[in-house]
Amino acid sequence: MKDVRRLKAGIFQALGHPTRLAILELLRDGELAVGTILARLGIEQANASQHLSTLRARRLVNNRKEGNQVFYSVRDPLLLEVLEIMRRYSMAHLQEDLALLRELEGEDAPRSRVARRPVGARRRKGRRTAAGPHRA
Amino acid sequence: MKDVRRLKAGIFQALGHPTRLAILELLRDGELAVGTILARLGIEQANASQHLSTLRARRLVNNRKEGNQVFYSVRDPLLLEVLEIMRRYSMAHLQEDLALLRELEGEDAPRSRVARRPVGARRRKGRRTAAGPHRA
DNA sequence: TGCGAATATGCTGCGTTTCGAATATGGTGC
DNA sequence: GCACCATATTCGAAACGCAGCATATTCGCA
Repeated sequence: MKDVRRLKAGIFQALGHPTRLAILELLRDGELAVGTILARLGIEQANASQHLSTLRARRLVNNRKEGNQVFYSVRDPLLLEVLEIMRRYSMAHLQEDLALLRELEGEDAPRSRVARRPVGARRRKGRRTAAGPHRA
Repeated sequence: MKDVRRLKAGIFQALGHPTRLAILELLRDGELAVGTILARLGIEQANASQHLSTLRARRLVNNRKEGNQVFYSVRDPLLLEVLEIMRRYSMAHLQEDLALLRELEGEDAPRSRVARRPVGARRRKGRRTAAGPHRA
């Protein structure tokens, strides 16, 4: 019961990265060699390999080795269906949700994954200075 | 284009936690007050509130305040459909995937989230001290 | 056998997630 | 106003995720 939920969570988590979604979208129409994926996404080789590894670990994709290269493919079309529903979902909410993106990320920060706050400057709200604990 | 993918990834990420999945499953049949969710899941109040906050941030749920309490509900039935397909997916692969769970988690790691390394002992950084031995 | 191409893996440095505990906030009833 | 529920937010520490870099491994080929 609980394990099943963890399983699903693991799958969703694997789907929870733009690059991995991009990879799966590429694979929607059939298998592709890693090299092709690299070229189409324009990302670092090691990086892609790592994401592929994640997808493999959750068994979302199959991989077949042919000579020098490795071909990946989506393991179960049901997964594509999940993506399809999600596509519809995000379509339905595009407007508000794009605004949401800015809100979540642009709040006060740049878009990349760099420091969105002065690094080291935690925003302390100096409380607990004198008041005693009242719940213990 | 790219942003849309990040949006979807964000949603999937929000779905990528057992507790949050459990919450959404509870909400499948209608809205519930936080207190009810707490009781049914048997988790810490703060913890639940945090997860609810995540779901709210991604706009996966609606919340309505009534007097003292707050009622949450799933925002779009399409999301439930996603969950439904995923349920079918995991059903289809239950056997192998449960084995996978052990493989991923039981590998060598403790299940709890307590110190798996001596606290303070950062993984050594002096890399390749001498003649990096190759994996053997 | 040695070389180069295609992929995978290990490591490190961030930033982020998660949890429990403490605390804050809003609403109700007295 | 004050005590008191129900819920949210903040903090601190451990674990995790991700990117880039360096290195391994495997295969094909001269």
